[in-house]
Amino acid sequence: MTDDGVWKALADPTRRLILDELAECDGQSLSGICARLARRHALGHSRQAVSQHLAVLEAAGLVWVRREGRYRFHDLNTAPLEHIAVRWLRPDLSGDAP
Amino acid sequence: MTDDGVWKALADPTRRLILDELAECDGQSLSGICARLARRHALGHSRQAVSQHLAVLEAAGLVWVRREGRYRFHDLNTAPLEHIAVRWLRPDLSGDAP
DNA sequence: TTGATGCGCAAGCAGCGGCTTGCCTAAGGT
DNA sequence: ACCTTAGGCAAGCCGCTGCTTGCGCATCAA
Repeated sequence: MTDDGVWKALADPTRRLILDELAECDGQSLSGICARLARRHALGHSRQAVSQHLAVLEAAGLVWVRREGRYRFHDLNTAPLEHIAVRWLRPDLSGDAP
Repeated sequence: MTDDGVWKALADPTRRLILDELAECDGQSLSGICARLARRHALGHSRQAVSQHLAVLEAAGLVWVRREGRYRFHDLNTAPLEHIAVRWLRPDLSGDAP
């Protein structure tokens, strides 16, 4: 929604790693992401930590969630990423100034 | 030089506002930025707060500093912004393919 | 010189953010 | 029925961070 949530979500390196994993293999479950982070990045975070990270990413609109049975699959949404960095790349952009 | 500093610098809304001001009017001094933030965005931050924000932006490579006399002019550098968000925009061709 | 301006340094405080722990429910397999 | 797996909720701890305050130094004008 607002850019603030996107920037905050991207501020954490663990969340950026989660986006990396989803970019490489989309539609993973929570425990699947936990396993990948532990195996490929030596991340000793608990399941709750990853779940909270995913909640932040979801609130920012960077991750979409769909439930199937007892699973919770996460899909990457790169739409918010395409307009946030362009904010300063142009000379003058609409935003706050009337 | 690592992306981590750039993401951390961009996580704060005040620092993003500073980048906005520099994008609109480059090469401002510290007190000039303070005045603009106070007048245009109703930011009651002290000079030290803005100075520390500028230090973070400088450490991230987003702002270049040049001293002239007792002034300290700040120039925006958008180079780090052009490659950080593209990290997840490419579907699959990242990897190690030559 | 004196005074004012522009800025740096360092300690200190309050709030937030990331992570854990513990207990809980739901779904699926045997 | 039982047990395991997948995930949710809430409280709590601790480190980081943003901001302030106070003092000190350098530069420019009178």
